Amino acid sequence: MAGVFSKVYEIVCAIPKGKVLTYGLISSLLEGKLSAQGVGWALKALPSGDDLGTNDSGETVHTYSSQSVPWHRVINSKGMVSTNKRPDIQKNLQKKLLEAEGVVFDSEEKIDLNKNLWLEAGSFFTP
DNA sequence: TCGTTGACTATTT
DNA sequence: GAAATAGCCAACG
Repeated sequence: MAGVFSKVYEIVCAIPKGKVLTYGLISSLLEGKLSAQGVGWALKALPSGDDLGTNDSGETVHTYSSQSVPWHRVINSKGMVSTNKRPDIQKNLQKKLLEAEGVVFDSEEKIDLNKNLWLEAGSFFTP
């Protein structure tokens, strides 16, 4: 199992409602364990959503999915949703989910990082 | 095993 | 300021 991936999911799951994190920030929280590109990979590797439960060995495992992981709260450094380059994902979905949590988009569909960035992430994940 | 690719970022033109 | 370049790391063929 990809431990670093689970770490990414752990962080993403801990993002409070109405807050967002950037790939680079998550990479910083991992302290070199994974690069920003690796964070993107971790989110890309998320199952569609119904892959919860057990593995082949029959043991219950924490399988993260797009339902249990708020992937929509992860954006790039420019404050824009990164689903533009992924046609298989509806970009309106991410915007809709974020707006439902109180995240404000500007006219260019960008997020105000100064207001919505999760600033407490560093202190929360630093032992 | 090697080479390519990507939901990225930071630096340089 | 926008566009190209380099560094990054895990998955896939």
